Amino acid sequence: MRRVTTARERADWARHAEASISAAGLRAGGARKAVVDLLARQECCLSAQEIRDALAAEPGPTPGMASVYRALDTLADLHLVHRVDLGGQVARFEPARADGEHHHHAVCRECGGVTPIGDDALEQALHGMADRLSFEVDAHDITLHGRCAACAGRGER
Amino acid sequence: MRRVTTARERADWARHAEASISAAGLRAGGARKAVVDLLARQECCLSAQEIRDALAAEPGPTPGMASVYRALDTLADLHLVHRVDLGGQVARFEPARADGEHHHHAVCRECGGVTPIGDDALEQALHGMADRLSFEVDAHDITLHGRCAACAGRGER
DNA sequence: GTTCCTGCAAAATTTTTGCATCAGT
DNA sequence: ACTGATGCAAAAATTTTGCAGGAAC
Repeated sequence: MRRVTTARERADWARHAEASISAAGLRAGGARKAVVDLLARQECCLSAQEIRDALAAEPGPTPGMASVYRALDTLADLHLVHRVDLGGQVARFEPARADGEHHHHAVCRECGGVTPIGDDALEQALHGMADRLSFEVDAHDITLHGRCAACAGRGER
Repeated sequence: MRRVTTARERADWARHAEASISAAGLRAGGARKAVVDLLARQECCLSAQEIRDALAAEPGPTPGMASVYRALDTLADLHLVHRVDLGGQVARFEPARADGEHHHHAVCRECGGVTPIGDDALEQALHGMADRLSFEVDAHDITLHGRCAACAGRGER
């Protein structure tokens, strides 16, 4: 499958995020910076808890959950992160690229793993549909549910 | 736009649901029956709270939230209802047609309203993509975010 | 020196579970 | 009667908010 994000693009996002935060007149505190840094290294989405846990595993002070949520909230307001609801009761967050390039998600019903999915034909069909609606579309999310290749391989059926 | 569900199809679903429940060796209690009856009358998805409120407004005893959740859980296990996460922190539920015919959702960022969306070209693109993946897809969800016609009309920009 | 950011704790929300009781088959 | 269904209350899990202290500009 097409590669969804390159290391270069992730580094660009981190710079863009810091610049946007600063341009919005916001300051560079430790917790929010840690969240931006961590997200910049991700290939796909993380839950607030996963973010907090990952930061706890790193050297340096561990931010509180509230700060993680506040950072994500600020970033979402600036359209720097995209909130993704994959079912279940945890929200997940991932970097939103400035050029609008994005991917969608496939969730395994057995292992719960999330695989990023990108497909141009699908995006085209989606835009075609958006044009035919009286609804003004700013964003869309697609979630696939099923079994990932690893789980399907582990057991027939 | 294409009509998403007819009255006839909803009545069929109610009958199918009762039959499936019975076939699974489950009994016909009042709370679950009330939930099935209510869902059968819906054009689109409802949250657990909305279901409970709607049942409270009807004559007869009002089931507890726990029973509503348990009913929805059972119905989801039997693939009679589909759980839909539209963002925010409430899950929504809607009848799942036996023939797999389904629709998706557009959520207005201003009024929070949900509009059902159906599009055959999109479904085809989705199936085409599913065939190209190593992921075994059983179901998919698509959510559009933006402004509904009513909110777009109320204020320019 | 402001004003924003952070952390902790408390609150609010949504969903799940335990348990005694009631009801369907 | 047996076993599942229900209701209430308590528990869990996730996210939000209040407030005091600390940090960035």
